Amino acid sequence: MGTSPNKAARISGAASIHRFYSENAWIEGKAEEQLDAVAAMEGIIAIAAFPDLHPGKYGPVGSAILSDRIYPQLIGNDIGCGMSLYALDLPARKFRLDKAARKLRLLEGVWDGDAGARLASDGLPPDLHPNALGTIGGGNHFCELQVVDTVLDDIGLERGQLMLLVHSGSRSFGTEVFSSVIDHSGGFDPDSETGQAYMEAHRQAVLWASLNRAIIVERAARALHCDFRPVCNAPHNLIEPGPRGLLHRKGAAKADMPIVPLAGSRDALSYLLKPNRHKPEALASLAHGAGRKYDRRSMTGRAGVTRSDRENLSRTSFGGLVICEDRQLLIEEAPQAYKDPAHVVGQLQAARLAEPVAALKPLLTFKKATPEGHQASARKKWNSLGTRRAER
DNA sequence: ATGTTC
Repeated sequence: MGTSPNKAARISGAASIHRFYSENAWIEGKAEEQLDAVAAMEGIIAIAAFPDLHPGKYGPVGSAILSDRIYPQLIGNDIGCGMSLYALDLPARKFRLDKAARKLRLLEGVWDGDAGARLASDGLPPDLHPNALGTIGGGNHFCELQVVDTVLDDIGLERGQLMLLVHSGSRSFGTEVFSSVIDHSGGFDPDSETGQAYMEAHRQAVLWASLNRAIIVERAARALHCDFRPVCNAPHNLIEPGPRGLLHRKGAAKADMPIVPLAGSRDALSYLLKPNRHKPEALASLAHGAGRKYDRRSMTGRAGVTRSDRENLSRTSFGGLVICEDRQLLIEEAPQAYKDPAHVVGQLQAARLAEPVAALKPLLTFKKATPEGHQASARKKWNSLGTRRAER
């Protein structure tokens, strides 16, 4: 790994923090405190903070942290989590929202493919959490059907093109890796046995998470009877060893690629960004989404209080649908819990970090399905059939 | 975040 080129900053106490947001950004004081706390940790060289910044369990989400020590807690359990975007070979006029919603429900179950073979072909042990492979998970994870709404630059996409954005990670495997590191509070020397063991498990988790997203799109495309092509794959929760040190991205998208997705909330546009490569202080990273405005707990009472509120959370102002048949999750992930992604993009533009090249409108967000939900939708369908019969 | 949590 070598020593840091900025040892003076390290010895003098706190690493430099570059904030890529203005006073107009919604940034909680607790997130700022977490930035300062991380800057004071041993071996931290530099920090970049993005406008989707919000407090996390161990550190600020929405930041890139360059360090000469390994800090597993800055990454947490979902090692390798990220966003993969695909263009679907599905004509928009052939697309039926209600039918697609029914078909995508199969993502809830386990994948029936040959997990062992796919793991092996990616150089991973075939018995590495095979049953979790190809599943979305919970929390802020989702699989969203989108339509290209605006094109600002030629990136091979046209208005009306259907897309699939997959946000998922390393599921139970990443959790196992993180929970197996004991006493990580002081970080690890990259040359130590513990540090090297963690980095090897971490490397596998990053590959696992990327494969997981690839299998999720395969499952979705098969259900929708269409082909697909990858547009970008941007992890935002990982450590990347490099010439300047160990770059920890905690909810900051890897941005040294042509196009980086910035996810909106269920009821807001997502954006495709073209990163500005001439900003080394951004640590080759960008905001990864809108960023939370309110934490999960405080969403109770703030959204989905009445039954009709909750029903409204399953529909979007764009005429889209949200499949989230877990009441608590529906409330925690309500659009109101998130900042405005357009504002986050505006902050990145103002900081000259990136330019938007396309905006994507959500059509169908799949998060969680239950057998009860299936019965409910079947009942609804039956009822509507009855209504139609009655009308005749 | 997590086949969680009794």
